[in-house]
Amino acid sequence: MDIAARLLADEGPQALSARRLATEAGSSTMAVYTNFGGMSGLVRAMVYEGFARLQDHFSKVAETADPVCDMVLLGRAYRHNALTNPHLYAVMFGGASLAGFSLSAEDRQYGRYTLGTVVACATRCLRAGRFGVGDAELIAHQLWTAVHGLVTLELGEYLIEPCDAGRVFEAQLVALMVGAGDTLQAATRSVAASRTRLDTEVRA
Amino acid sequence: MDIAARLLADEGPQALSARRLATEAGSSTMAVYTNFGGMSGLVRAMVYEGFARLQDHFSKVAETADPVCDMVLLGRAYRHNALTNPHLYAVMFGGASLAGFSLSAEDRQYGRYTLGTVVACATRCLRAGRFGVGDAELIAHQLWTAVHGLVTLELGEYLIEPCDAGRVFEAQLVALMVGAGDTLQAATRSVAASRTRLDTEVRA
DNA sequence: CTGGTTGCATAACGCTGTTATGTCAAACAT
DNA sequence: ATGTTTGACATAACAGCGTTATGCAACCAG
Repeated sequence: MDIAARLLADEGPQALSARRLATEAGSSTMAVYTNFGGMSGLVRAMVYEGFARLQDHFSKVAETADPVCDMVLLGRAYRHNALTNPHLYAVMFGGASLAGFSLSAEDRQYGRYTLGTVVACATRCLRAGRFGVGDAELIAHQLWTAVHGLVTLELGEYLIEPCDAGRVFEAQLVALMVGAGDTLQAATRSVAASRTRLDTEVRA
Repeated sequence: MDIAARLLADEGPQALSARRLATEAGSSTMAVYTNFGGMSGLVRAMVYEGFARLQDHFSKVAETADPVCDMVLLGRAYRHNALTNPHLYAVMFGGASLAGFSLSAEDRQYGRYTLGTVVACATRCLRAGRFGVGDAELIAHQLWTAVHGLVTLELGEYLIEPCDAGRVFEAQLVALMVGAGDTLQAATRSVAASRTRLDTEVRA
């Protein structure tokens, strides 16, 4: 698993082959089959590892008196996790289809479990009156899809000057909070406040 | 090209192999190299075809007196195009990495060219006073990344009940317009009005 | 000590993209 | 009209991929 993670992180998805893994581990390709039941099983294990790392990032975000600031920080943590493990993120969401392998329905369900943190935060935003009336789970999905899209295009190097990923991301954070019901002033303040928290809380 | 497009659409990315293509075309694999310089060239040609189809969808959206309604319709057209050509869309944005092939920087630039339609519409929304002060190109990028993320997760079957893709999409359209500066009432009206236009203008 | 089970090395099969070689036909020049 | 040259394509091979059948060797139970 460690070797597979290192190969994926250092050299990308195409380096994650049974033969390469066997050579690197000093064994034969059969080890992959006895331990993971094939490459699909190994990739599945990697994906689970990826969601665990995402959950780790989320768990670093504290609950403060400003739930919108917390929510924005969750978004920043999401992007930070993706940029820290770009190849792993690509595998998690099909950005790299390794040998036609695709996740099962329950694997996808497992991934969506990490959304629970976002749903909880959305609930707090609603209760604080910062978001307009709405479904916390629906709002969480809207934020997720939006940030996921930005991160995906950023990793694919589609976002370049003058609309680089960082600029679009900052503007999007404000727009998403306003779209959820917050005022422009309050959202701008919370987004700004979350900027420093990324270093102190998440990156720490 | 026609055979490649049909193979990709009917059987997905893994069916798009040089040998399969040669068998289907009644020739040898060398034809791929003389005509496209390899599989990379063929995939590149497919991607260009994909962006052309996206542009076709965009061109069907008329400019009306309600620019926000037009903008929402562009979003619907974008999603409609992706759902009509799911495998092609996956290849366009790296959702299916065929043999480690990746687009060049200028290929990505070509893809971004289709954003011009969205930028123009954003400019009209700004001039009409429906969007708050802002950069039309930046707004276009925000809308693009958001809709792209939703479509990507929808094609990956990550969006299931009760937050299915359709429901998240409708809510997101309103939120994005509000996030860009429109009022909730006006945005809701324009989103509702665009719903019927999808059938009459885009699907036609 | 013996019998069974488990883990992995070896080798092979079918698949992939790619390429060197050869052949043949079309196009061009004289 | 004829000789030449260029180009496209078929054939076959190479390296790599995931996967699997076979066999050996180590461990564990009785």
